[in-house]
Amino acid sequence: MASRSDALELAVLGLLHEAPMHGYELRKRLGAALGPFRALSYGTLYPSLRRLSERGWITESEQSDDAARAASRRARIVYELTPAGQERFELLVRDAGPASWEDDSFDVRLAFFSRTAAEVRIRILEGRRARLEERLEQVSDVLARNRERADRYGLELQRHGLDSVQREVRWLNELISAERARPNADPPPAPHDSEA
Amino acid sequence: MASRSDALELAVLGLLHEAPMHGYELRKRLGAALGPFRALSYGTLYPSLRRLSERGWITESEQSDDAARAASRRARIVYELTPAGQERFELLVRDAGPASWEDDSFDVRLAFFSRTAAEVRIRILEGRRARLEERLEQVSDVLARNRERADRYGLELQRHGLDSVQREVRWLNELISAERARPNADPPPAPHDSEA
DNA sequence: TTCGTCATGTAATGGGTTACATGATTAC
DNA sequence: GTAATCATGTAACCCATTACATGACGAA
Repeated sequence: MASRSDALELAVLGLLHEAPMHGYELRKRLGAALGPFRALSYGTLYPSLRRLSERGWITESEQSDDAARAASRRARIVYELTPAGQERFELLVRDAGPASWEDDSFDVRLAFFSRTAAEVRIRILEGRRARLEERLEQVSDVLARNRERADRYGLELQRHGLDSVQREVRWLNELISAERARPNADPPPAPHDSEA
Repeated sequence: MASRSDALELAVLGLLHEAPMHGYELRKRLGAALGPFRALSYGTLYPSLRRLSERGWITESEQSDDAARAASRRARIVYELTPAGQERFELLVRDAGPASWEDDSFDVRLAFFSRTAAEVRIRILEGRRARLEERLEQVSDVLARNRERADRYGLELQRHGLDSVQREVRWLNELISAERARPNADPPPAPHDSEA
């Protein structure tokens, strides 16, 4: 349903799947992965972490043992994936439903493609491509109907929009070809050090 | 502040500046101008029209006179710009503040460039370009720092993002050159038929 | 007669942004 | 000493999406 918050959930779970982390760093990594613009605020991140914790997918533990404290600046809250959280992540990453190729989630899904099964990768890429081609069709319809009405700037705007979508389609084609070229490359879950 | 709703306000005022309209058509025109995807819902549009009406910028009048009713399907509510609303639109369209070149508003501003003064047009285009160049810098920073960590898909994602931004910068360069080439072309307000 | 489009709304829900509040540590 | 960065949160406000509710008209 709420695909924007689903995407955030996946992103957080995915990053914690690599290593335990505290909130501040989580936010930086999120920014680095999805583009530094579109940074989410703490007002979004912390409540979201709280929710994940309530559902039992992550644990919050105050980093207070000596070794850590010696090197650290301040008591930080380290979030760690629980086994249930790992399962949840693997469930999310296995899904290739329509939501996965919408604007809100596609980037995040791609960012975790290394942890995604090969067939799922292809289905998502193809779903995304189909979605964009649908868009292309709609835009040309509108363009055809508005030919007289539109002014110079409106046309320019739509031309550029069309162009961007076409380029994304071509980019997807390349990614899909690359996937097909090596249908193997289905890496193991790569669990982090502390098992259990 | 709320740049997304500011953009909606400008768009509605701008369309009504061309001709009085009812809600349903307003929505279609909005979709046609800004891309058929990103259509806004009635749950957004109607409350927004209500707000504009409360502030005295538009009037709602039930289309119920005979001539209209004969041709029409059902009593529709036609929204019309008030003189205060015209002033408001002209005020908004004169503004070239930082908000005008953010993602949320830039498209809408461009869509009404025909009603925008030539200097304002150039300032907005240049502001937008500067904004994107800032982005470019941030992305390359991140890219430089993540060179080892990133996997194939993350890199691909960022490459494509970078590429899109660079293309938009080039597109803006063309628009700016075109503006400079004919610094005249500052059309009159073009008021609609009924001169209140 | 049934489906698609025209047409107008309301209510609930969710959640994102912004501003606020606090304070430690590091680099200049 | 002071500015920037590290670090964690809360509260209020706004508003967008979604689902719901209703109904007329035109075409197949």
